[in-house]
Amino acid sequence: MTDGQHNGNQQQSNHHAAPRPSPNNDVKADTKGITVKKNDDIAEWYGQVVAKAELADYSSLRGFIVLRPNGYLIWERIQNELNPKITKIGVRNAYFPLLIPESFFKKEAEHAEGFSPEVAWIEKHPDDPERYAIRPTSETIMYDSYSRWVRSWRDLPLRINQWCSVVRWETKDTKMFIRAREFLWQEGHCVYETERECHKETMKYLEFYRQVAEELLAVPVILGKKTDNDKFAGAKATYAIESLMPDGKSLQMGTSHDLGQGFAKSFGISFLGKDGTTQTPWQNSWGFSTRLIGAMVMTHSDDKGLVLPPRLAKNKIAIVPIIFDDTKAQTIAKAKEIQKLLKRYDPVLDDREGYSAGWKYNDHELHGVPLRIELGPKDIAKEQVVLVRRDTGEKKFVPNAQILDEVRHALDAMQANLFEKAKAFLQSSTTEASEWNAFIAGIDGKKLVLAPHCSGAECEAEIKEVTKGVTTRCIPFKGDKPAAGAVCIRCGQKAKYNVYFGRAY
RNA sequence: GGGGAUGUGGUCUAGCUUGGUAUGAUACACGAUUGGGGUUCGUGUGGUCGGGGGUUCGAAUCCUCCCAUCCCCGCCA
Repeated sequence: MTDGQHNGNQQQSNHHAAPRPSPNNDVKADTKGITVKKNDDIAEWYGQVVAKAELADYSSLRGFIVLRPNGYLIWERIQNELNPKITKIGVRNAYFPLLIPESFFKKEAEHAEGFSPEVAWIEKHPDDPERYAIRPTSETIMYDSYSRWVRSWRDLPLRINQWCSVVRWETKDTKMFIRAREFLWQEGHCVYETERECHKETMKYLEFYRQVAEELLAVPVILGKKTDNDKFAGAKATYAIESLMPDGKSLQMGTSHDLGQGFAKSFGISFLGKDGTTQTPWQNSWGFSTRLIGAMVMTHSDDKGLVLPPRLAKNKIAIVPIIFDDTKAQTIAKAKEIQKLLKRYDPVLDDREGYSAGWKYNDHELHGVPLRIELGPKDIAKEQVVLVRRDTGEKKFVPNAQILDEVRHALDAMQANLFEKAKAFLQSSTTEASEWNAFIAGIDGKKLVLAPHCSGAECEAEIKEVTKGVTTRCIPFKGDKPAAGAVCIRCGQKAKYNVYFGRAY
């Protein structure tokens, strides 16, 4: 922040300059509000929402972002949602080294190849035997330890998760929360005695992800399996939750990998079974990142700024007293009383001086506070407050006696409404196609298109090439079977499964 | 990696063609005013014009080298 002279201001200016339409657009260029509409320029809009809600900021370090307290708080709430779910089934949190010796990478060939373009290496110190990488993911460093920890069937299942950050250097196009060179995530890594148990839990973690996305973030997702092209480097199969952003691009929000026995073999993890024989265990790994926050912001927010699902908001209510000189003391006193009444919702009492009420409304809207309570002399006289919902803007006059009930109801309704609205969008933006023209029409209509595919990797790559970026997103769990006689939309060969296609972040 | 552009207070920006040490807005600080949807006014803080070199009496402006960043293509969860 202090050294913003060079890098900092350029990051910012470029951010604003990117979609610059004309030199003198007469928008209120640097007032605090959002100066573009979500529908007009979603990239610029998104950046402003994130920046002005003070969730995150660009740093002077290229490709790296800063999670500000407001944004980090959301991450903590996500942690608090997932941790109880996973600990309940036996996962324990731990922490492994940031650096990974080069030799570890090479142990699993596919894994090494898949990650090599984006690994950041530490310059080799003369005293060190080899170079070290900053982890892009921790399979290798963790499984090296696992190989020493797992001896007997009694040591299984081994379930460990870590909350940390990873670095992937390939990403040049930084978008706050969505893509950066370093991001916070969790990665769970489990080892099992049987393939069946391993697969079952792989799916269990994916289900946890769905719950976090839908129940906490109010972002509806599609569950599916990645195609072989797209699966995690070194995995047997990758399962994912995918959401659809308002601009029609899909976003991978979490993955759970069934690793099979590949890593176990590469890292020498084995155990003595009940029968006394040496056996190779089965593994999975699963992760989601702060990208979840980006998906949430993009899904719900509007032209006035951030919209937070109530469950995610710390301060669920902003109380704005309408102050006049002659009634000031009385109004503030009443506002404090209401603040106390609602303290379980952690309301903020906005008694800042020098700002008009309207200014404060905008400020809280920008920051995504779910509910606003306006309280002025007129309300006090009528023994009521004005309750305003952030998502709908609906104003309601609520008698004092009903405040608690109405607030509770409004918060629940808002959480549900955000999810339903997003779900309706997802459904209306999803379509099916059985042949190429319909497929292209769907894609051009910014939809997620479910279409039969041959499963060929070259064919898949060709589609990406021809359409300039349309990729397979996932094979859905429901509706993955093509109709009898269905053929691949691209090559015309017999279709193996139905797969979602779309553009992606 | 290939191509195109840009760099002026914290942020955005005028000035560059035709050289004379910088414009406006916003933000920030203080004071007043105002207060039911971004109140108004005043005062003030803040700039080695990305960096080095050159031309010139004089460079934000002209020349040159360097640096940084962004956009398009490529690559990428």
